[in-house]
Amino acid sequence: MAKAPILAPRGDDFAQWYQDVVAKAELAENGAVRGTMVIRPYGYGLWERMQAEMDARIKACGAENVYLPLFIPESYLRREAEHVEGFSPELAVVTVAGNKPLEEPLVVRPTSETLFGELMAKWIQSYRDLPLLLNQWANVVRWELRPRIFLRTTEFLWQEGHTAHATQEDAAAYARRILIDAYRDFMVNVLAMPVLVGAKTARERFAGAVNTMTCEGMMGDGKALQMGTSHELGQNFAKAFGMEYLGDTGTLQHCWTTSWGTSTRMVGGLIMCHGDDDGLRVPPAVAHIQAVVMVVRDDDAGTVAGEGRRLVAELNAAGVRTRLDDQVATGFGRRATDWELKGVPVRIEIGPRDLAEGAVTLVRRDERTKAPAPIAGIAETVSGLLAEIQGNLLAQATAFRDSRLTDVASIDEAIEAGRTGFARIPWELVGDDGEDRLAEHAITVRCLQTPEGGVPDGDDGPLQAIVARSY
RNA sequence: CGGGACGUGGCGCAGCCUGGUAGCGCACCGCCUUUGGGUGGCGGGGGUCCCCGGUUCGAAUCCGGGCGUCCCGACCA
Repeated sequence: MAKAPILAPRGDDFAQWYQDVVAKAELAENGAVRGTMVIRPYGYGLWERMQAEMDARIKACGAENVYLPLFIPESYLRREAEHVEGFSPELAVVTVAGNKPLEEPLVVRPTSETLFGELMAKWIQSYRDLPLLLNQWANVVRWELRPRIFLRTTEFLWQEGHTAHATQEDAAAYARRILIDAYRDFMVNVLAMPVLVGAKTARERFAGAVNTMTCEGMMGDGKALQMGTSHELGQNFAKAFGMEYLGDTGTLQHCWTTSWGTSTRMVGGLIMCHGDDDGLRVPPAVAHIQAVVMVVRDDDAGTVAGEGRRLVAELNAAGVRTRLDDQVATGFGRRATDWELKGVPVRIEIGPRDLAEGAVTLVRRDERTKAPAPIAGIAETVSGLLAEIQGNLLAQATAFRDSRLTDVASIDEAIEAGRTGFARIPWELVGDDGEDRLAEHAITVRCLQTPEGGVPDGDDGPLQAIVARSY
């Protein structure tokens, strides 16, 4: 009965467990080049669902999609001093092409602020062209010293938004809107991850930004994962790239810009937030397979498999993303285990016994509970169950986060609390020196919040720092 | 880029110390059996032992140098 565990126990070796899940759930594997990854169909399906949900929210915020080139002239990067300084250690640069040395090296984009800057400067003439709200889905390359699949890879997939505005206020409001209405809404309601939002400290800021805001998730080992960032870039890039517009008073002014991104890192976050000893647990809203109809055993007439196919069709027609598993040649236990590893939210088991009762057996992945349900009205039953699972995963993740979020009143206490989770400490007790002390224990300030847990906007009075170890 | 561990069929490992031409489990293929929680049996296919060089009659094994993976730090979505 007690088989050897398929995965390293999550509590014993979280890092090994994570890698086991990625491999056994067939999400991804390493590419031939260090730091690159091959995303397999099941993993890519998760990303596609994330893309669809994020894209809809980005568009709801008014941005349109574009595609810009992979290669950036090296000289573009150099135009913004902090930006080039921040990114130069991570750049991959093409110096030879067509068998000849290039006159000007080409940078493989690590992010596209500079290209957007150059183009927006060309496209913007007057205040009537503003705001200019753009987004692109692309791959980027940052030469990583310590790759971790999904979490930190040399090449990754992401969306990067870039906007230009007439005023500082407008830019600030938009960067905040993306963070809250697109990112946080997506992470909480789709990924079922109760992320904390806030502003980065000066040392954690994006290279070239005047303000970086972030969504921070808590992983199953209590460490933080930065899930998405939104930056106010002030006029830094506008000045570097000559992004100017003629105002309604006839005077030429520099634009105010923002940029914001989320990446395939979120797939890693999903695994580490919801996974358990049996594998992944995918929230129904991101699951590209929400339910699997599993034929336990067929009869000679093929009645059970036939009913299984009918159920799949009925569920798909009702909007439940459903797949059939009629591989009865493979043992029941094996197939059940595999679907659990992949984290499919609901398993609908059907065998001769069920069929005789006019019922199926519903198994919830989140709670591992089984219950019979009548075949009549199955789509409605499953839809309701999916909604319940979605809510339960968020509730569990929230309860876990709260249990590991400790209010403290000193750096020493913060260091102690940071061993197992997040610490919340008044920012005036930390400061730049405090950040140094925390760093000695591999703890960083993940974000600064208002006392109510909101994103600071400049005059909120005393702030709280959320500090933790992080990925 | 520093410190540590490890590279042997697809995956997980043994063999290495004490050189003699590669083995186990899982997976895969065939047949039978089984099917409500990783079925069981019989038969079968598959390996440049990470790479390069050295020592030797002979290297998975000993020596040197690379490369890669994982863990811990510094840097980052």
